Amino acid sequence: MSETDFRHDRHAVDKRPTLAAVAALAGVSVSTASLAFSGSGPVSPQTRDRVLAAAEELQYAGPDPRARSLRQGRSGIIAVVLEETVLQAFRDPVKIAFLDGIAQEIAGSGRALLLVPDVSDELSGGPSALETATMDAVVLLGCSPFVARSITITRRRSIPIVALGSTPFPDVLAVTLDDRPATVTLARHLQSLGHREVAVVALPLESSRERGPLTAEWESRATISTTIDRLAGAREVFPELAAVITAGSLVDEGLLAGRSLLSRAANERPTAIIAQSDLLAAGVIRAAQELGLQVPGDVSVVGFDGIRLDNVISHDLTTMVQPAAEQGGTAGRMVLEMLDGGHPAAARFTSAFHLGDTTAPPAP
Amino acid sequence: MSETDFRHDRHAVDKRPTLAAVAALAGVSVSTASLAFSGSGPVSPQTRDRVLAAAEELQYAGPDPRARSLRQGRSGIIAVVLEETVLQAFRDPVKIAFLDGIAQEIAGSGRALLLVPDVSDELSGGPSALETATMDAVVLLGCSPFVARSITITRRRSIPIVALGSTPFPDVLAVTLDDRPATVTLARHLQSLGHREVAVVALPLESSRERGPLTAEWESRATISTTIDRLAGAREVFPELAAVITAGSLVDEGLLAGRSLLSRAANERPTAIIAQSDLLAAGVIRAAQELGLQVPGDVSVVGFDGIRLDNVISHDLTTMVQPAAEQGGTAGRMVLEMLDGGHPAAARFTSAFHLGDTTAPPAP
DNA sequence: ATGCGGAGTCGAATCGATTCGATCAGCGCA
DNA sequence: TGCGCTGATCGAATCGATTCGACTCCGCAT
Repeated sequence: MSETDFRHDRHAVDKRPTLAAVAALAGVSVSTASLAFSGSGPVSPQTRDRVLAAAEELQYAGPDPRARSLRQGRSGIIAVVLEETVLQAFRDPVKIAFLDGIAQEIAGSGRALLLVPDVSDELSGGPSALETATMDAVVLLGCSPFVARSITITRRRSIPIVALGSTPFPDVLAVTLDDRPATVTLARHLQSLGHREVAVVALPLESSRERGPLTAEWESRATISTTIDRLAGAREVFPELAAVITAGSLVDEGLLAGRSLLSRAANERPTAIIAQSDLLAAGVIRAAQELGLQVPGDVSVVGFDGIRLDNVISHDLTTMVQPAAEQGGTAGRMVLEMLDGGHPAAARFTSAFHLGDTTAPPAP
Repeated sequence: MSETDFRHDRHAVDKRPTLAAVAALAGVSVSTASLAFSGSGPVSPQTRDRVLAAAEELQYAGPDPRARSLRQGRSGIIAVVLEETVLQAFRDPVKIAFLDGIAQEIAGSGRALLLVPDVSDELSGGPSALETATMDAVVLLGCSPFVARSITITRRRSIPIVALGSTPFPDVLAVTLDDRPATVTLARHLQSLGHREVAVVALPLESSRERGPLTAEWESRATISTTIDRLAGAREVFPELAAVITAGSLVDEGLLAGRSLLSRAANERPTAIIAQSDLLAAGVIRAAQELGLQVPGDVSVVGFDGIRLDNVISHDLTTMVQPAAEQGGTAGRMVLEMLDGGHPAAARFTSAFHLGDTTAPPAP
């Protein structure tokens, strides 16, 4: 290919064909070509065929999404804001179920999900993707108030927001769970079995995700509503209970917390443990096994979430089952409805008590 | 708020402020206002302050990403194409690690990941999000040639593509693994222990994801390179081996396949099983336990991937460890480099043999 | 004094479509 | 014959920014 050819090609290759080029080749106006592609508006069959043939000849890839979204004012992109790294988020089966619920609901609407981390990008100084990326709506996936600034921006952009698994601000539309009453149910169950010395293995209190025994001072700084609500539910039944805060909903975190609670003399040890998630509960059960304690003989354990733990422990965990995928689906539907101009009401889901084999009366 | 106020607000709220409005209020031209926001180009401090103050007063949310991306020709969005539903994809720890690797690598570059399912949307008739969504680059996450049509379109759009964990087309830049030689290593290991009757529990052969015993006819239709390569590696050492195809890399699939292979009389049963993923291996070990067989006493099992299975089985699985997060990171880096105009070379990773406690000489 | 160059600012073109309103031909019907 | 209507097509405005080139000062070196 000669130098001249190359320069000539710059016009044909380096610059991709536009709708205008296609229209010119087909001998129609740009507007007609547009109609031929979008299907909205009357176009004669032969004209449409000519346009499509011209497009094929020029290797036209279809209307540029950027131009289309500018004109139409929407992009078909729904952002999902994660409060942590992708790896952390997707270790949590509940979050995956949430995400899957959203994905199922919006599938077929031609929309796609944009994964936006919040914390890391804010720390990096530059504007977060949440502020600069194209998006039609936002779903906050278990987000802490860390995103406050981004929320403000998003609001200004008049982008619909739905919070899932958290209530970052009172005036953000949220899909919530009956965390507190559900935990009351679990606590009552333990109480009715005769337990009096009960401890909680809790989810993180705040975005910093530090571990350690809960203190009143620390609790006053708590920001994560799920943790707070579930704690309050347990206190309704056992006002004096002790709690250990973990760094996240992970088996290993439950293991650490379980060790710290159970590696004491029998008379100083709780007879039952309320873990705020099933993964934490699995870790606690592991800790009990390590220490030679029987579950539920020596210590009863309850969890929260109702995820399938067949692969993790051999017990059938007593827990509250939350409809995670449905909550995700509801969030997805809310977003779609808001994009259609609707004003959906907040949704509150109820979890169901599941009696497994990890609870029994305390050892005499 | 009176009716009149509401109508008045329509002008202020319903139509969001634009850069032009901000510029007008600040008493500067639109171009200067743009420079004040983007920081590129010389703007006097007082002018910039005036612009930012005007923006604050109008509650301006910053430049519209749609307009910006149209003009600049890039959007900061990197698409990740999944070959299945989100739930399915994120059940596979390797895929999560891939995704996390990508996410880590692009974090801080101000870019975000767009999750695009391929199959489901193609089936739904309409154009897939892969064809219509705004994106600067595409990463195929273990995708089958199902995406052929979309790839073609993407090519026309001159969008960089990187394939991760698969080689959909010979001329697509790929991050690959030494699947075949790695499986040879595993097979040799079994051979050196004295095994002769070896079977494979394989990943899906094609997008349809059907299960069943492998037949020559079926194999001729196979499209998933990972499965094919690992199978070929096993055959190098055990040319005659039997294989069972599963519907995906899941513990339950391994369980089904394991049952079908192990629930035979001792002399018709393989003495060792090569599972093409660790999750499948875990399922096979479960099946062995169900049937009262000792691992590795009665049957040896090897896996592939090197994911942490502490929570799933109590064995230390003999397997090939692949650097999943690093592969993801490499794919991410390749994408960034291509967006910078570079032409990165394909990358091939090597997996490392890990000797666990699931292999032993066959029972005499 | 004159010319040069850079900082600061602005106007206008541009990105690539969608969409509104206008035009025009053909056709049925009074 | 003439009127209005519908279907097909087109021209031009529009979406909201970025960016190129030009223009104006002003200071400084010659």
